[in-house]
Amino acid sequence: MRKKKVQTTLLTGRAAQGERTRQAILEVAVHVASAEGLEGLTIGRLASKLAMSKSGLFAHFGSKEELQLATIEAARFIFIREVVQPALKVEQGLSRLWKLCDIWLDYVQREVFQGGCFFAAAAAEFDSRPGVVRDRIAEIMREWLDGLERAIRASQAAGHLQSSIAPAQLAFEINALEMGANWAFQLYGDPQAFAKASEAILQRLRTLATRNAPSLTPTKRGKRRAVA
Amino acid sequence: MRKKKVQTTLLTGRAAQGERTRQAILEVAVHVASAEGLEGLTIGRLASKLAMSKSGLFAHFGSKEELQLATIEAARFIFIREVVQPALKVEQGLSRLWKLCDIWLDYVQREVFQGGCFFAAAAAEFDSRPGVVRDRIAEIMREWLDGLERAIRASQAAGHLQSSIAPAQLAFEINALEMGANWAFQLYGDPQAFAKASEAILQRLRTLATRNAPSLTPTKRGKRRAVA
DNA sequence: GATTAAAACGAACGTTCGTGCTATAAAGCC
DNA sequence: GGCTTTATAGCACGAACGTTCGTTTTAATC
Repeated sequence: MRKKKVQTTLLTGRAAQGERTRQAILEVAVHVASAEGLEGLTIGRLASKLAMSKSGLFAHFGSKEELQLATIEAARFIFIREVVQPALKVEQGLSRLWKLCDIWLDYVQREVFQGGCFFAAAAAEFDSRPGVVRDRIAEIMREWLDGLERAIRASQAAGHLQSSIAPAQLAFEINALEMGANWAFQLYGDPQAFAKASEAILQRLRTLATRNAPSLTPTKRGKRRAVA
Repeated sequence: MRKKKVQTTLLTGRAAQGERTRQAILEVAVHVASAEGLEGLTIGRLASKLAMSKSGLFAHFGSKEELQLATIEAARFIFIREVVQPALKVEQGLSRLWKLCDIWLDYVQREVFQGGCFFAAAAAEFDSRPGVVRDRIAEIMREWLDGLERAIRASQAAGHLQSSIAPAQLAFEINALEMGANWAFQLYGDPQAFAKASEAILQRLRTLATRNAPSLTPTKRGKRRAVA
């Protein structure tokens, strides 16, 4: 309840203590949630992991649902920083589309989140649990799919990709292959999953590419991970 | 604890009451678990849904973990009946491989389980939670992937599919596209997800097919579902 | 119909969950 | 330095969790 006021001291511009604590909480929350789920993210365990009291932590959010929503926003922020923004540095067209795919795989492999893709986990957890949390997750995943579609359309406009393929169809396929890699890596710890997804996506893009498309180069992938 | 005795009366051959109740419990459990997760499957709610006492239900399993394992086995049984066995009726080779894919999509669309593919949900939930439950889920999913690989190899042996494609690679791709359809359907209630996955898989199979491969025909898909 | 084993119940245990309420400590401002 | 706001802690709550136990009901066998 009760709206949060802006948490900065106007004169100094420094973030107030409360805001810093809040950020520290969310940084931990994001990792816990990606591994144990947004519901498994309990206030008590989160508090003890941060060496603070349940009620002290709770006061920052007012309800568990608000904590979940804040955690989702924090995860979205990280995702944009780690995946979307780097891809925007590449020139528009097929290169950028491929960069989006490649860096997404890297984002899972690098374990930006402890439990793999935060949103894949959250979507699976909440997909049959109506409410604002589910809605927000769906919205963010739609942002991502729309971004893929936009990159595909741009590639077609640039004459790199055949126009015969429907952008929504290709976006679906790319997303599915990526999530498949995430799934295989999480369940089996198989690092080859990334190579398989990479190969499949590249194969598909090359089939659809035109003569004047830029060449696409896969990243070397080799990092191991123990089967948990 | 303590091994379950065989639950049939020797003379009559009828199943004892206990076994029938157990089956009734698992039938409900399987649907609850696919929608709300194996952890969200609580003994109290399950009992009240079956109009019986917590302790009465609990006695059939001895622990929550045993209940989860039993639920997984029940789901596996249903999956085999609904997906694997029907596909085995089709002649070996590419037709059977495609049948496996097609009927899997149908299995999700028909909502054999309330929350979509039981094992996709279970894998996502337990992928970072070590233990026997996780191990069993991984085992069953490996069974499925191995089955796909076997069908692919058989298609190659029958001369329907090019040998240039690695079976594990193609199995990965098919599985990813299927799980992508499940994901999109669960999160957005989008029935087009099945058509997209179907198109993608067919496109891939046709590209890899040889001249003497049988022709593949997709199933009409149209069933609607409300966005939750 | 009596005997006996299986199955289900009801109540309670100890935990943990999310969420309040109240008091205290710290920080920011005049 | 005193005052006000903000941040955190402490404590308690009701509910739900998995689990145990002793009793009662139900059903199969003689």
